Amino acid sequence: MKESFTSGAPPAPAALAAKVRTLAPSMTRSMQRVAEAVAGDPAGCAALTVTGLAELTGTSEATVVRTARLLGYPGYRDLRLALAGLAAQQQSGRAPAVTADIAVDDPIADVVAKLAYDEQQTLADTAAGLDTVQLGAAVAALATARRIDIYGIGASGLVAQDLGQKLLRIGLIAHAHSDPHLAVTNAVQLRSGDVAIAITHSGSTGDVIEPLRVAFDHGATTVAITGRPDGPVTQYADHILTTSTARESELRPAAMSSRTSQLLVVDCLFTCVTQRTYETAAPALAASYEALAHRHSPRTR
Amino acid sequence: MKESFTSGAPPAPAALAAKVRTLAPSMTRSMQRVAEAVAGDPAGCAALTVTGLAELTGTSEATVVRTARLLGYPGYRDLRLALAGLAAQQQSGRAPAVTADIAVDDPIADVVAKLAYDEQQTLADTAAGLDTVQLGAAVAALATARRIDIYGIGASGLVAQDLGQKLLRIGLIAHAHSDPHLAVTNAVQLRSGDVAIAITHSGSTGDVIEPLRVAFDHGATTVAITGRPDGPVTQYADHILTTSTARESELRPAAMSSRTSQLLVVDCLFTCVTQRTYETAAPALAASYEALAHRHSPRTR
DNA sequence: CCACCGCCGAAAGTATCTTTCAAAGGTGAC
DNA sequence: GTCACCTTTGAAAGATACTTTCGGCGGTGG
Repeated sequence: MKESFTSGAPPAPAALAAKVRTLAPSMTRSMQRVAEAVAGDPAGCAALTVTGLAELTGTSEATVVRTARLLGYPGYRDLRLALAGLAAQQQSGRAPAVTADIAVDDPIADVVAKLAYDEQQTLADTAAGLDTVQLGAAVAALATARRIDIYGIGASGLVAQDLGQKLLRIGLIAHAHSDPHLAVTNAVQLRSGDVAIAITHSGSTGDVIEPLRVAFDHGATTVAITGRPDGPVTQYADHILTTSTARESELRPAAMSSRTSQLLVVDCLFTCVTQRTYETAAPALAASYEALAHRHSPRTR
Repeated sequence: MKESFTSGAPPAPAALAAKVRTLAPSMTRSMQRVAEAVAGDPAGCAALTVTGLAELTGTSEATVVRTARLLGYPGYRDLRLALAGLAAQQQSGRAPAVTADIAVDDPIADVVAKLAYDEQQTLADTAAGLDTVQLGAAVAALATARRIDIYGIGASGLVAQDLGQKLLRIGLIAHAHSDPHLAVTNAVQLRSGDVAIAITHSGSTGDVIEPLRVAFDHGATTVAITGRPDGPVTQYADHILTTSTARESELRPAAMSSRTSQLLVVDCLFTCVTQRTYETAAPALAASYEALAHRHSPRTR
């Protein structure tokens, strides 16, 4: 049973290297050269035309085609396609290399891959660690809140702003504060039925804890979004939403991954609140979208 | 005429679906049909010849080739090769996760899972579609810039602030502007050796384009971070960094995924610049870290 | 040394891809 | 409304890449 390699068998997907080894003994010298080149550098060969591969191996087009046939493909065109697939596969298989820390001399492409990978990891961790009960409670409070205050400083301040912008768009009365004094000034206005949200990665940023404490003392419902569920900020929080903490390094400060994590939590809050208040949120969203349409140049293309 | 948005970048390997989404708005109807078919069934299309794909989509060979060109390939042949690679990848990848859209009645846990998945997808698409040549050029300009201006409005404004904060931390003179008037006022101060960065998802936000144009006219190096590499903003951009565009829906506005995408680009810029200027950046980072330590309560528990 | 056999590549032949060009379709101005 | 202009589109010509044919070359056994 040494024939029928090429008979009923469909073209090989990724078992190409193995097939080359199996069939090598039954090949002629020139064909072996071609097969060797193909098995050795699938990606490179996929970029070559028949003529190119013939020249590279010092053979002729006819030989290349014959080799492709022997390997089970209708012609070189199909071998080339399979080669491209193989190349892509072992390309993606090389992915775990990016788990290493970012080094000073990493090439740009590596930095991009590593950062993307790390942030993806952060998202997965955050989603896995998020307490849906706490989230649900916070959402319920927000959906019916008379007024919402959000406190955040530094990098977390931007996250606070983001949440504030989003909530405004669905018709809620929300305001983000980055100025500690103004934050406290506003916090004293809060009372039962209002919601205060503090965002701090460390959980111990005094300038953010203080307004939350004031809001808490005045009877508002308080929420903390923090990476330290045991930090000082949680003393004054009715509901705690935990963000994940990724390993940090010199080229990847903690602020980077904490921001990613915080934003996911914020998006969850926003989306769930939108669900809850869909009747009023949907038209509000549509209206804000409409209002911005005029700010763009007419000719988008 | 005005092709090659992606500059010297080689054809995309797996960023095809993202690229289709990014470029779809700038495509004509027939081309969209082709792009849709390609994105919808890579494996199936890889098996077709130009003529076959043209018939399948009810268009002509010429249109198919044009679409391939627009997607960044020299011709259909190469698109087909990439398609085969993509098919092989997702064959081995097997990622049929929670791809469904977010519904109004989804339970909280589902919302969290879907949001996290979508954002992860956005990150992957962005990383795959990012032109490292353009990124490198932008980084080089930033690393030696005398002064850096960043323009962004609305949701993109927060991203601009984030980048500004980061660059300040490594000792660069950077400032983010959200006020269009102030932005223009600052832009006229720029000259050769300075860098201006505009961040706009739509690529057509007049309030952001205007300061960039002014900076461009004054000889500054200009960078655009946008989801529309063919938008008006790119007229005045020396370097274009493309963010990915995810499918959007009522419960998942475009602003959400564009922000995720933009932030990844910003992180890449920051990290690469830090690498480049490590000698001065490292001590600056350490100093800013040190300065903030006092702002946290001593007892983190 | 000669005859035979199978491998090999040049060149002709064919399929596939690319370019050109003119007509159809749409858009804005008047 | 309709005219002029620009964009989009597909048919067909042209170029390229792939396949087949066929004769020569080298090895092997008599």
